[in-house]
Amino acid sequence: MAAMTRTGGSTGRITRRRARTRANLLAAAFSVFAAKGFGHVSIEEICETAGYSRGAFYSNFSSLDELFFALYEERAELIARQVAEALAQDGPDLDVPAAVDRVTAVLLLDRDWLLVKTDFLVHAARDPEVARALLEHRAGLRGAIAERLARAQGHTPLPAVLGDVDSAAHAVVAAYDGVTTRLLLDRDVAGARAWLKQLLTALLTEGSAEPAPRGRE
Amino acid sequence: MAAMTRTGGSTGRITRRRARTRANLLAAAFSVFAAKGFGHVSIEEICETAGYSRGAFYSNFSSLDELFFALYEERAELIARQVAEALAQDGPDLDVPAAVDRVTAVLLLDRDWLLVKTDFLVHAARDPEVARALLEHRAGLRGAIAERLARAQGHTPLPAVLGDVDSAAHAVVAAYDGVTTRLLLDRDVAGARAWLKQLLTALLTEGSAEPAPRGRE
DNA sequence: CGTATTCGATACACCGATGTATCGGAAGAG
DNA sequence: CTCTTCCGATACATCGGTGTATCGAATACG
Repeated sequence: MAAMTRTGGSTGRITRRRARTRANLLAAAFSVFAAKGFGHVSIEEICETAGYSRGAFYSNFSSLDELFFALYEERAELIARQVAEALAQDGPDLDVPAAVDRVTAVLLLDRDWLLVKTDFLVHAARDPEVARALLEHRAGLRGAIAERLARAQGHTPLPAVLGDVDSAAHAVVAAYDGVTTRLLLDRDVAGARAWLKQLLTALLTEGSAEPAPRGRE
Repeated sequence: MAAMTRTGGSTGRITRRRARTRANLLAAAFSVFAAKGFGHVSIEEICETAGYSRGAFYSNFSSLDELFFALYEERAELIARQVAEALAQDGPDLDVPAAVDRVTAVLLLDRDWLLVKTDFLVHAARDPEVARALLEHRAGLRGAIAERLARAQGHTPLPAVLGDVDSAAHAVVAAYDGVTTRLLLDRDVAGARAWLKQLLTALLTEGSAEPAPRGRE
């Protein structure tokens, strides 16, 4: 039974083309998932897109779920790094509008990722195991945000309406999620970025008087 | 070809047991979709759950998509009615906290609905036709909220941070979406309600100083 | 109460996808 | 260069779901 599934292979020659095919499979999976949605995708389809045979797939993954999970982790970590970078960019004192700009640009870079991410959410919502992993990722992101907010507390005080930094970070994530939903429907990336930016600055700065952009949903 | 699919039947005896079986199929579909997610559900499974044979299904619907759409519309309209009711409940002057309470209770009544709704979102995100329908529903909800807010403008002025009532309504929906995401993951309905309530009152009342509840995500 | 008509159960043919077993050829080690 | 080891392509058996055609039974109607 374990003749072929060396999926979690511990020893053995570390290989080289293996890494390439694995990466190719993941890349193909990303585009296919984005296009059709997890749950409407067959293993065969992914292999076909990647230019491999099903043998390759089963040699690298043991199930579609496993591949999906691996795919999510890969991309989520990438995003997390980028966000961290965007947050670290200016000095110890936080320039809220600029930071919001940068983070917003990263988070709403590409609709395909939001599609896959939402598929993953729906998946996690029904599997506590997966949900835990996703919650951890989110906690990480939130932590980075909270830390950044805390570090800037002296300079740019948070509005009182939200309570402590932690709650503020929660609110930021909620805003992100909310805007994601809207973007998935109206496909207006630029508008979504503007709107998220507006929401975040409204949340994070006291009495910002900028008018909200008109929604076109 | 059209021998059996009288799905959109225009004439003919309007039937009676037909209505029952249709309703039963929809109810069964709801629970199955909630449990497994659209995309991991077969027609056969729904029929089995409902206690019918596939013949019954094809007599009432022409595809799984069609059933899913019908199901969504049914429930979404139900929720819309309940929200409208919750908004109309107090007099011409809006008691924000009370209204928020009532609306929150309706919107986060039941996790299963959120699951199905999110599945539908994911579905709509890939099908412009479906997306249009969903956007219309959302616009309806938002309209009701905006109207209610406008009607209370004199009494309870909105905080300036958000701009006009329309943007405020957008923000309310975004908050709802954000909290939905979180609830799907942590399964804490009570906590989600409290958090949404907090978020909404923070958004809608000037300088509300209530401390935010601690998140447990 | 018959009876015309509609509903839904059963049976059938048909993919499409799955997972495994086998094997030829690539790639790294010496 | 050789040879061992690993990777991935091919072939196979199988299964579950789909959609249609047919027919008995339930139901509305006169």
